[in-house]
Amino acid sequence: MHTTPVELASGSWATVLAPQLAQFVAVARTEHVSRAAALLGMPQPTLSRSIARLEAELGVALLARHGRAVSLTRAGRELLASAERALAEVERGAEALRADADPATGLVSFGFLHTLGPETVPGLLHDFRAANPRIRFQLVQDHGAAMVARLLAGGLDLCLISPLPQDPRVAVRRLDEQRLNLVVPAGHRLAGRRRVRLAEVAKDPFVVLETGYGLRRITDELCANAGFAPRIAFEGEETETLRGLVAVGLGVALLPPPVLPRPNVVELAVTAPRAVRQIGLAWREGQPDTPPVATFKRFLLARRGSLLPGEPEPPPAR
Amino acid sequence: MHTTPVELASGSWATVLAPQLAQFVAVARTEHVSRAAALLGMPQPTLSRSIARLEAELGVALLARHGRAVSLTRAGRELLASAERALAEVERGAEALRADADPATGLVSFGFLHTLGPETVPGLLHDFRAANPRIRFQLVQDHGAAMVARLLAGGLDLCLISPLPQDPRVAVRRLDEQRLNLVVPAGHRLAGRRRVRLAEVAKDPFVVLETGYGLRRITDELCANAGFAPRIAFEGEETETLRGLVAVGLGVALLPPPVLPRPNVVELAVTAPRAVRQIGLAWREGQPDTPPVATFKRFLLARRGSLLPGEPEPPPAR
DNA sequence: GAGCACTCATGCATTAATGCATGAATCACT
DNA sequence: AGTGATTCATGCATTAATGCATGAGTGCTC
Repeated sequence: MHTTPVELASGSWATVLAPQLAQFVAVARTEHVSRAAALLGMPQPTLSRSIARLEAELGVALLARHGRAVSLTRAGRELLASAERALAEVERGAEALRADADPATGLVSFGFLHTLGPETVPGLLHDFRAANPRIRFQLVQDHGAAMVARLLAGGLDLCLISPLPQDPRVAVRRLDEQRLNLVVPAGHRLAGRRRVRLAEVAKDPFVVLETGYGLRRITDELCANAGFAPRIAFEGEETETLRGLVAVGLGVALLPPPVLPRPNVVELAVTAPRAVRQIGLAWREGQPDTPPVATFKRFLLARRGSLLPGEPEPPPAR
Repeated sequence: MHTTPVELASGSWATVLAPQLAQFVAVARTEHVSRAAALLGMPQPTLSRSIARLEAELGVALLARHGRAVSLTRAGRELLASAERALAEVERGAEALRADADPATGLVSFGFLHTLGPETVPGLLHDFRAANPRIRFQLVQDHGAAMVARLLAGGLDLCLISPLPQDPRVAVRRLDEQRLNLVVPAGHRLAGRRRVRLAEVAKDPFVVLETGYGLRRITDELCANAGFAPRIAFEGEETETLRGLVAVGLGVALLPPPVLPRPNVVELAVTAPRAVRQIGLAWREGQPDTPPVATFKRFLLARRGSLLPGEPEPPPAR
């Protein structure tokens, strides 16, 4: 195994995460206390006693003193190898931290729903990068429940989610709302209309996402508001797949606007009940933001109401 | 890469070699400051502030506080992986140290000359193990100069060596002296004698070890004392090889007694000059001994004068 | 071989970290 | 909802580590 030589300059991360190790390695490498002390940017007597303390606590002599020189014991030599590897590992980890937290080039772990993937998020990122070209992103797509889990597990900094989760451990800010269309096949009896009430398809078969998806919950709730329980013909995992099912006449669906107009289906506005889903920005409550995360969060919050492309916000509700 | 879970009990080595790392890992694993403090055997407030200090010095939040609970930041989670590996490495190294320094089962790195390998050292070790059956040995055979180098480099705890090195960095105690025989072929003109003076073979060709070997230096010096410079016929690297060369009539040699009597050669005692080589125990000056090394050193020093098998010590010279 | 240069260790005043008791805040339970 | 139990953080006295000045010992040079 090859270990890269760890820099032991006084500013090094290892000196704060594992000062004893760094001190020992510095002395062991140079076999010279004063020089090691200079390298570490600390007084020689302090280092001398620090090493002596280490030896006393370990109960093993690491350095052999010969007059004004020191050399490594066999024990010290063996420990040096392990200490070098450990230090390299610490340095690697700390460097990754530092890099991820850098305001200009750091990393943002950003999650969002599949339905926001093709258009909304790319647009957002494009605009954001104009001002912050070197911030890196780790993009995660998942459904709502999994997103919340990742947020809580600590793997995700921010996410766009719908509906807004109620978990007290998750902080949410509503950013925008997205119209949901009733999607019917081209030959459907309502295909000529522009606007419909949801109750008009109470008897139609529905194609929906599987239970657990936010959109499924919203669909169920809207139908309940309209006074019926939807008859489920098919359950799927992707909205574009659902549109395909609608296109071949297998049912109707409540879906966010399509990325591109699709043949063989008609998108109808729903007048009653008000068919929208809330898009929120969520993060772990109490999670302190690294600079790049804070920057991106500010950017997103500033786009409240104009998050989604080409869909003017209705007068501020509630 | 698989890292074994590191024990973080208060007695663990990592807590003295890298306390900050151990503390962070304990908190990160449990996501619970009090429990981690209990594990580490330290008061909770101390740990709390220790972690806070770490975060302040790193400039990155590692823990997210939610009321009375804490959880890992993404940064903390990333650091944890590295810290775990580093800690495992430290623990491995420290454990090796501890094992090597254990008085009962520790390791002694012991070097000796090739010529002492077949008989002397095995006998010594046999006797030593009667009292210390579990002390482990790392045996190194080399010639004198290389032995001293290893001693100084720190890879060797003790060694039996001849002649006694003069280096001030090496401590030596004379343990015994070994008679050197003049070895001649069976048909040699002196083969019938029991004792000879070295000068009697002043004109014979010699087979000797290569320059750098202690025995070679001794041979050269003894010949010089006897008033001649040996005519070198062959140089070799092993004494038994030299005996073979003598057996086939290629010269004579000054060698320590053979392991087993060998056909076709005759071993003659040398009366003048006194043909012996000093066998000494040497170690790095100032090198502190681990318990097992100290035990073995005491054992060897106690055998001063009776180190070599079957060769009664002459009246204490010098 | 005496003096000088150099290196590691130690005495002492200062500073920072520790440990105990307690505060602040949250969660669970009645 | 009030109450009690937890849990993390903070105030304060104590202890230990730090840093400076200096001592002790060694190797090199003139």
